[in-house]
Amino acid sequence: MSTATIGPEAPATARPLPVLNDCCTPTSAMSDDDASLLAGMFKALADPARVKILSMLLNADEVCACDFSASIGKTAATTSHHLKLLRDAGLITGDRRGTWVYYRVIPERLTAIRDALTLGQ
Amino acid sequence: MSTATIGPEAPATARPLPVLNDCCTPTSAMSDDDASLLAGMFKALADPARVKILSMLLNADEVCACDFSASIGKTAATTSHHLKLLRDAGLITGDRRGTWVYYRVIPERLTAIRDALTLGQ
DNA sequence: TCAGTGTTTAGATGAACGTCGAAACACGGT
DNA sequence: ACCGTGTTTCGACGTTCATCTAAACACTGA
Repeated sequence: MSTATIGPEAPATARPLPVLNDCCTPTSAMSDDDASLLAGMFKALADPARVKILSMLLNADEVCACDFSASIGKTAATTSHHLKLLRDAGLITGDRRGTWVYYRVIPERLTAIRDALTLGQ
Repeated sequence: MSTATIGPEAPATARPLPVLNDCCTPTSAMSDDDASLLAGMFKALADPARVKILSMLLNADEVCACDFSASIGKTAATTSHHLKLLRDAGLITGDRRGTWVYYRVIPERLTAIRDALTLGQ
C-alpha cells in the first residue's frame, strides 16, 4: 500500500483549515484513497461466511471450492459469490486444475490489513 | 468383501461425513459464533469514514469528537452514527468530560482482529 | 459426440446500510 | 433559569448487500 502520509487532498477552495475548537490538538486522518482501499478489504471480510472461508484457508494452505459450500452451509451459487468478493478484494486467489478449483490466501494482503490495525505504526 | 480383486473401486474407509468429493482432504471452518463475532468487527471497519476515524485514533491516543466531523467530511450526525457503530463493535470507547467527548481505541480488540488474520496461528 | 458433475453468472427480492435535516439531549456560562 | 454550543437520536430516502433459483459455462469420461 502507498505510504499513508497525513494530509488531505487540499480542498484549496476557501479556508485552509475549518473552524477549530480549543478542545484538543487537531489530528488528521489518512487519505481518501487509503481509507477506501482498507475499507474495501474490511468489507470483504464483513460476513460470517467469508470469515469462515478465510479461516479454512488459513488452516490449510489450499482448499477445493467444493469444500466451502458444506462447511459454511450455503448453496454453491452463494458460496461462489462470496469467493468472488474475496478474490476481487485481492485477499485470495484460485486456480482451476481440471474439474476442481483450488483456493489459497494471498498472505501479503492480510499483512497489509494487520499493519493498518497496528498501534503507533 | 475385502477379498475382491484389486481395482479402481473406492477405499472402504468408513466416513460419517456428508457427501464428500475426492478432490482434497476436508477442512473445517471456525464456529458460527466466532465467525459472526469477527465479521461484526470487520463490518464495523467496512467504511472509509470509520477507517479514517480509527486511523486518527491510532495516531493520537485520544481525539475529541468535534475533530472527526471535519476530517472525514461528514455532518456531525453522520459522524456520531459512525462513532456509535465503532463503539458497539467494541473497537473504541468515549467518555464525556464536560462539553466534549473524547474517544480512544481499545487495543485488545484490535489485537483480536490481527490474531484472527495471522497465518498458521 | 454426448451425458454427468463441478463451478460461475444472471436476475429477482427482501434486509441492511450511509446519509442527511430536524429535533432532542448534555453541559457551561451568564 | 435561560441561552448557546457540542453531541446524539429520530425519521426518511436511495443505495448496496446476501440469498436464492435458474441458466450458462468448464471439464471429464465413455
